Amino acid sequence: MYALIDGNNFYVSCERAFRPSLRGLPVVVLSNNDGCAIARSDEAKALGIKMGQPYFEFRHLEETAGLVCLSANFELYGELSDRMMSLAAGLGPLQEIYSIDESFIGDLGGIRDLTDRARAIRSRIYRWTSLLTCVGLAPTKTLAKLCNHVAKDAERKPGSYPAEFGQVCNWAEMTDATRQDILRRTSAGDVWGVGRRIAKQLAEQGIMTAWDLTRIPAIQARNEWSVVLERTVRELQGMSCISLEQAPAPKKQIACTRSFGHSITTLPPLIEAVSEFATRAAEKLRQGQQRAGALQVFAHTSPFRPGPRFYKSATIQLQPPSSDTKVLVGAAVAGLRSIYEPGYQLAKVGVMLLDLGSMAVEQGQLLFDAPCGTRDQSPLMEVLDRINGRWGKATVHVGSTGDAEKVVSNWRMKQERRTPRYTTVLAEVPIARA
DNA sequence: TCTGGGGTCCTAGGACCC
DNA sequence: TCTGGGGTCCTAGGACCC
Repeated sequence: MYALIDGNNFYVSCERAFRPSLRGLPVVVLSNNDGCAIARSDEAKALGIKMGQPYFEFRHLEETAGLVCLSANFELYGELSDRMMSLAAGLGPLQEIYSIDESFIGDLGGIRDLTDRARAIRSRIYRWTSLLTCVGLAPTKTLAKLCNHVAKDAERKPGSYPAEFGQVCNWAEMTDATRQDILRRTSAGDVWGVGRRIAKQLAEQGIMTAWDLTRIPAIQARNEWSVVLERTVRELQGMSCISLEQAPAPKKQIACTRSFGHSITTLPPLIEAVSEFATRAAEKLRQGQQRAGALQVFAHTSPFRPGPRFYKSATIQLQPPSSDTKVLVGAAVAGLRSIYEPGYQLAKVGVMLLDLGSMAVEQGQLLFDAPCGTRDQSPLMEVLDRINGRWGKATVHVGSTGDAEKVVSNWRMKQERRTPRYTTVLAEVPIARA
């Protein structure tokens, strides 16, 4: 048996935990640059605001409907998530943290009064964090997700599902007739693993509900769609195909990307952005004790606006693999210079680290294989991580251009935006090396 | 005027090899 | 000029998730 414990309208709930006056009001949390909605309270959903909808399309509701729009505060959400996860872990022996607001609990087979326990955990989470959650219990992860969906809708959309399944929904306690009823009430597109495209293709063949989906032979699901859909079908039929992942798998890639508030046409601000992203990606890399074998940098124009399109990327091999901020920033800037062309209204740039390998293995190899002088300067990076961990992001950072004047002007631009306690240029990056 | 960010997995097709 | 079959590896793109 699996449980899926999931926070309701998570980011909004986090904001409300610290500002109880927001309860009962329509609230939306906005993405970076206040671009679009990434979380909505039930009241905001009732106003018709869609997930991912651009802010400018519903901003008028602030005046006409008392809508409250907040800029995202991911640090706050991360901390509340940690607390919620450690409380959720009390439900059973194994936990997989699936996303910032969801965790699967596994190996629940031997636990008596599971539904009652789930209710108790729910109320404990609420008492200690002010976060509302719903729990789905079932023999497969896909069914646990489905039961979680039922638990949410039964409560907030009266009539959608039987009210008894509100908040906590346990598949094991249902009769076959009830299970069939639940599956028939659930549209195929609401099943975990079925997105918009596949849902449309299924509908063209008359497969509209989760129940219809369970009726497809698994082989047909594989032949006409993919092994992914086959797995989903089997899981809906009660056969567990997706196992619990307790230890997070080592990352395969790390990305840092951002849209600009206003489009950019010149090189210097792009260099600054890309340097910042490479720096942050490098920090994530070192946190996971990894090195990157390649770095990709991209820049593109907005897909929503007319005008000439630009969508280019460059991949730079890192030989030897590295987790050194100076090396990664150098590679990112060199890559950016190689693709940059003036005359485009660029909306977004990003840095991705690829071919990640574990530090331990790499170091083992390096000890024997690497010529002298090719090892990371990890002591320097360690100091940098510690200082920034203690005093805040980018207290000390790497200068990103070879031109000292530009370093100074970048520094001045930063000064205007915020006041760092110390800013130290650790090194100028020799671009040629990257 | 204004449209998120960060991931994973699968598949098809091309290049290359024997 | 004509011409096989099978395998691997890599990459780009599509689809999905939150």
